[in-house]
Amino acid sequence: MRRMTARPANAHQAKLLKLLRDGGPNSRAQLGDEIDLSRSKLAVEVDRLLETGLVVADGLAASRGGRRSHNVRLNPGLRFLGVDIGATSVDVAVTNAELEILGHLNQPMDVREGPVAVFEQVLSMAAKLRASGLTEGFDGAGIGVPGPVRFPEGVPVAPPIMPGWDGFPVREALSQELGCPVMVDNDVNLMAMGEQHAGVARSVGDFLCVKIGTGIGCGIVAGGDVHRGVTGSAGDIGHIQAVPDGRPCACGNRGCLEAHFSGAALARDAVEAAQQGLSEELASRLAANGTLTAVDVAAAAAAGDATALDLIREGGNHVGQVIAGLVSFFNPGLVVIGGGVTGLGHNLLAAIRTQVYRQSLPLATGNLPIVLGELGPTAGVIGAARLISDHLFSPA
Amino acid sequence: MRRMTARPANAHQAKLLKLLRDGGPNSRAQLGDEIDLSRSKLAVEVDRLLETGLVVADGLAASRGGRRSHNVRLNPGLRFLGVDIGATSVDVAVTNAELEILGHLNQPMDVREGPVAVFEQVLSMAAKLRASGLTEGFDGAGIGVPGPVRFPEGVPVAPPIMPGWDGFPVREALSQELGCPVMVDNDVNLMAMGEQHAGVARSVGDFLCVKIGTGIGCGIVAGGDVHRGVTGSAGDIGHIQAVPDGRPCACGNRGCLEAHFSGAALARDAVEAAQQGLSEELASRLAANGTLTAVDVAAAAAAGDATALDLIREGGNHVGQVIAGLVSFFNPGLVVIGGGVTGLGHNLLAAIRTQVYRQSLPLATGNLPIVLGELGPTAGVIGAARLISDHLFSPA
DNA sequence: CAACTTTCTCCACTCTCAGGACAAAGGCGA
DNA sequence: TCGCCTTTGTCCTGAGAGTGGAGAAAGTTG
Repeated sequence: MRRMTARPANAHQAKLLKLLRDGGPNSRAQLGDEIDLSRSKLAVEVDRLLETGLVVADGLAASRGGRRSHNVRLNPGLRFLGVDIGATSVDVAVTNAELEILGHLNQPMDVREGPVAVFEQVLSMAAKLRASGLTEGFDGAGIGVPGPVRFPEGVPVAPPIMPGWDGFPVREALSQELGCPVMVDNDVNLMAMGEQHAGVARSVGDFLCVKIGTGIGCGIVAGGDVHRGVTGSAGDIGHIQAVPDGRPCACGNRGCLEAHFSGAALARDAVEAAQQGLSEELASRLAANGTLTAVDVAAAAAAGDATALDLIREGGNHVGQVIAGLVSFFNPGLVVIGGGVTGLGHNLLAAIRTQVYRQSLPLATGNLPIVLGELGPTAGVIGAARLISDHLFSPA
Repeated sequence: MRRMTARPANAHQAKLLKLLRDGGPNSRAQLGDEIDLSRSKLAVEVDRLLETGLVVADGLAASRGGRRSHNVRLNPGLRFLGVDIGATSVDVAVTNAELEILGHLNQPMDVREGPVAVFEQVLSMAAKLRASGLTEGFDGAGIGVPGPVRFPEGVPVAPPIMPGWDGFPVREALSQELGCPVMVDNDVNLMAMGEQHAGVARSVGDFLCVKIGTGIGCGIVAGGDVHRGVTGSAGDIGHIQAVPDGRPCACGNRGCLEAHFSGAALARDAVEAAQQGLSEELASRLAANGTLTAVDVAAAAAAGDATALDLIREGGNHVGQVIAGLVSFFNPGLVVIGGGVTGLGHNLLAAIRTQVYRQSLPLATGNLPIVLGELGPTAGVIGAARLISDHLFSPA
């Protein structure tokens, strides 16, 4: 199939495309109810979208008491590629224009191997998805990387955990390889966009999305849009001081949040606890696997291990304290917790909630849900697809 | 003079009004250079603005090598009232449409006396300004209050330091009394808008404006717009924990930033130091006045008093640590320090800078100016005038 | 005073868009 | 099955929005 190259010609068309993408109505009549246009003008714009091929006719809608409406839908052949590069693994997924996942692959990987090696892997995963018959090509791709990005150019800048990527032209390189438009963003921002599109943050305009994995980051959505900051490093909360004169951190300071709680810190603390004989449960798991991860701690806690629970609680307190400050500052309508440690579940959530509800202003917390992300590992790739579709569904 | 009731009829007119307000060009030709319109269309819109009376002809511009252009300007009779209600004093100013201050009054006052008493004072100050011949009435008024505001309705909600104001219909009441449109906002947001309009933050789209007075607050500007949060309490950083298990705070928690550094906390610490005999300078001032304020500490520091310097430094460290976290989180392009304690000047600034530059990410601080506000006590009233003019210079 | 530049006005033309008239298509009760 | 209703889609007219060119008006410069 030849790839789509058309873009909406004006704001009306862009809005129609986004309505269709976001699961709104798909009959011409109901589209008219949601857009501020006369029926005649709407018909003209829909016809033009049909001409471009971005939208196709889709039979007749059920009657609402009179003549049946003609349905339209986004071209079912459109395919977006969503890539979520984490510190230790990579997710690649294919979606249709409604951003539904048609195929999804996950592979372990070390981002420090550098952009060339990682790109090779991403491209081979994309090729595998293509080979499975989902599509012959992509109309656009979104990609998230675990570090700050100069957004307009799609280039990582000074990323602490992926030094080899500094200045690498991710957008340009991937666009060249795939032959389609590409947008690049921080992985945390994409997770936020994913939860906003299809997860717990649907229809929330101001929220924070805290991703706790190997590191800790925070996606900031203000007024419906992602806030990236002037150098693309907004949301980098891993190195906020959580404990004065606390543990030394890789960044050179002491007491950083990330040094006290993150996937890596939790694993380290669990190993220490096991070695000190504080927990038989953890010790036996350590003996069995030679190492421990957040998953082991979660399992131990679920089995009732007090030490594991303490580790989770203590970590949750630290995260919660930092989040409490951010809540006072930003006054969000929702806080989403996601990332690798969501397996810690409600023990973690309870600790975070306790801190936030105790420390932040009542006015800011009065009606503030603090919840786990709904999409798990698919949030990133859905957010990536959303990123590129937002781009392509805007006037050129 | 009859007050203006006209509003711009469309976005073009709104943009023209804002260009004229913000000190842009005022010749028709140069307006054309800054707006995306053909000359013919521009002429039509300018003529319509002339008809409404919002804009008046203003002679001829100097030649740029050919025919001289016709100047226009905002109606010189337009008058905005800017009101900045602080915890312990109130500022009232009259501006023209370009937001230049024509008259300014400041009076001590206790906001806890409640809205009725404060309103009476504000109205009498406004009357005094009117009586001085500056204007016979107002085309609009902006008012800032030291607490969270439900912005669309212009109503304070759950304000900690002004309990009697909760739910008081500030906007409606003032509008009734003055007979003109009124907008209400948090005083810190107005300070940010003031510095954005006429101060150090000109042409900066993302910045933080930290106001340290009786309390501590932070104006957040993201993408050129003030971020107010879902309940209007965004920027309320006074109760972020700065010192674990630190001093008890009025809010019930311990170690809040405000409990460790603010105008009130600094005065309290200075009195303590004087009583403990740590500083002759402070002790003699205490003996002379019976009390101490931030001004005394600033003077003592300027005179070389080590204890006063220590107090400033320690306070600056606390504020700086919190700001460091906010900088990592928000990644602003500028941090402005303002409020009553700006008298502490560069000693305070140095402490804050040290903390921020040491603790925040290099990428976020690399090109980050941290500066004192430029407008001092006029920032609030200018911001208030800006608020109402933004409102009135938008299509109805 | 001629040649050039800049600014302003006027006009013709295109495009957007709303809203009404009307046709097409379906539901529903008698 | 036949009217009568509702809903949907199409066509047409007319009001504005907006562009761009022609040319007049007003200045500068040599």
